[in-house]
Amino acid sequence: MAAQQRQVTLTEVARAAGVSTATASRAINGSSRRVSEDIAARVKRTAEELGYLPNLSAQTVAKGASPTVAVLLSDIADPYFSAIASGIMAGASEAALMVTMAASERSGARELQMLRTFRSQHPRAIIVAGSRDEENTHSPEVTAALRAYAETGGRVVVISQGPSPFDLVDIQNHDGARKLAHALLDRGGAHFGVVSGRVTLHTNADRINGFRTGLAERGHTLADDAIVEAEFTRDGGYVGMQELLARREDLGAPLDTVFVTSDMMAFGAATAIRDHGLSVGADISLAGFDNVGLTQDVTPAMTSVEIPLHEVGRSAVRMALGSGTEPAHLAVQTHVVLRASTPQR
Amino acid sequence: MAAQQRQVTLTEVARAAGVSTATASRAINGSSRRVSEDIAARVKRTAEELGYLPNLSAQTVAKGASPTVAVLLSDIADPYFSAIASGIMAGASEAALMVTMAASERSGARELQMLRTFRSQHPRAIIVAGSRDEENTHSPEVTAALRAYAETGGRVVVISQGPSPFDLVDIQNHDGARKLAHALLDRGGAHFGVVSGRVTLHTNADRINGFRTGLAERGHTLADDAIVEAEFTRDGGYVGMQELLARREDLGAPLDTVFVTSDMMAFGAATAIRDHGLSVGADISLAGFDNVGLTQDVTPAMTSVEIPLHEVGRSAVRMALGSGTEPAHLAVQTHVVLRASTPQR
DNA sequence: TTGAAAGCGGTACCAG
DNA sequence: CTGGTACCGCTTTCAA
Repeated sequence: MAAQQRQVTLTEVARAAGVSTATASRAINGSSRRVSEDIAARVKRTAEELGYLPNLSAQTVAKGASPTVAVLLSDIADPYFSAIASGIMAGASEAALMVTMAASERSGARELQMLRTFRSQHPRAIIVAGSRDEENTHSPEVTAALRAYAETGGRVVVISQGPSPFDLVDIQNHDGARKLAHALLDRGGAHFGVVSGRVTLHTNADRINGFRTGLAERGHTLADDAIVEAEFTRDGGYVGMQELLARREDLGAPLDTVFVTSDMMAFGAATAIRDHGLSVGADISLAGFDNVGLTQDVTPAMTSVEIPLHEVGRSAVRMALGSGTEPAHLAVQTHVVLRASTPQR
Repeated sequence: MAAQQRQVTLTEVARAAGVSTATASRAINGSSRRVSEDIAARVKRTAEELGYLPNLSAQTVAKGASPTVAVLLSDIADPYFSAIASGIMAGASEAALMVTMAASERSGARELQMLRTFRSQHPRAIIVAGSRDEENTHSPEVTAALRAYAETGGRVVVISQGPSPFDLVDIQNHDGARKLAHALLDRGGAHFGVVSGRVTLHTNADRINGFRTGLAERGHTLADDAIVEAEFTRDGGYVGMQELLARREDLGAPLDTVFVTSDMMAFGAATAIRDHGLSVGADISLAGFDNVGLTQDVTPAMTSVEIPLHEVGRSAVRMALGSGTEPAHLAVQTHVVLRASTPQR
């Protein structure tokens, strides 16, 4: 094994090029570039030859901030978050920023812990995308940590959180669900049901309310007992749909169209419908939300509401870099994608 | 907006607690903990009161290495990678490490660029998970960069790359495909086809060869013209399957079972089969690889080969922390999961 | 334009 | 066990 070689430092480059470290610094990472062409060239060349690589930590400690954006989300394995993460990484790459990422796994304690670690890093911005799954807008502790960070000059961008004291990328869940209701009515839906993740989550509440609003605008109503709450997971969707079907049968109430508040849940729900001996589409129209990639590959293809998740991520980074003194606010529009799971009836 | 407050520093804590920075450092981030109970407690308390947060960059520059693992993958939006990433983040969290992540988007130039950035960070380890999609094991430049990093004391862990001069988490693609062939033969498959991503990719080559080996072990063969190459994406699967179906029909050759070398492609392939007027399962048995979560939610549920991706990620981190001087090597077993897309025939 | 030198926030060796 | 201090690698006044 090769001897533990040390990294080449700026000082070494400077000496090799016969200039001061100050000049070398200006030549290589030049801010107020005031170095003569030839010297700059020479320094860069020697840096290249020696294989010099700037020490980011040293730069950070000297400058006070790291060329980094920190991302907190609840679960990167969830396609919803991985799509956002993908956009964030793209945006960061465009802005020559690094990305530090951590998953809270839906644990508040962990979330707080990661936030502390993030703060220790002095990133340019902290992007929080995990809150769709959290009970509260933010726990007071989290808000406090975020605020403390903001007060030391950091930028906080929150994705999908309704009103926020921080920069906000606001996904139009309410409006999307509202438009979905209209579309489903247009397709002949008459007896609606909803399977939702916990309604204490803003996202779910917004989607349900939007859906209800959309129905109401056309003179339809959504019975309270036609809304089933379950876990915000694929399995939750399965269980929730079972429950909904059972309830409707017990009441002898008709049911032809079900809105499930997320695609992941909807996939589970579709399976539940089949296991119940019914057909998705023919018997029960089924629509999800998020328009995850596979909505078009399941059978029947699933109607959903598209959120431009990748763009959401990129926008978040751009906001993080914005210079506005006021917290910015960006409304991200959603739109309905009709597919075979909600045929004309 | 609150005035730009500065972060509390160790020096301030030390002064407030009436001790030297040396002692404060030992008390708070104690390495060779040799501080009296009471003083340590006092220091910690004042740190708490002042809201002190260590400056990670300063620690890094002083110590020479950052408590970080850097992850390079090709596309976090791909469930394959996001599952690995999830495991990595879990492993990192367990080891109190941060995670820096970047996506190469399958661009060699970008990959090299991100590697440079990673090296600038002095992370404890670099984990490369993107290579399944790269043409070569590694481009010489990438290997050189990795080697240079390793020579400065860094640890490199490669996921799924066949022989490697670095630590390796070796996913048993060949063996998995081989076992899949056996399973499909047991289900009565007789006329096989394969839709694959580019065979210049190790992963695809291994899977095809494994499949062929499995068939051969039972006296079956796989015709060369029964293998179609396409893009390693969902759409590639669609196109590839179209091509395969067309070819077989042109030749008047029978086809009852198709192995697609990834689930993503298989989802596209399933749609192609349907668009061709055939039924997945009844007419054509279809199997994928990776056992992505949704394999069980599509209809019919898709037979696949499971890779314990989350564990792969965690293992990668553990290897990264390993102290062995020799490059370590971990074989990760895969196993067949039979579902409705490959019924008994 | 270039160089000297004072930090940036911590760590760790060396005395005491 | 504690404090003094050199130093980690780089940036940035301040002079020259």
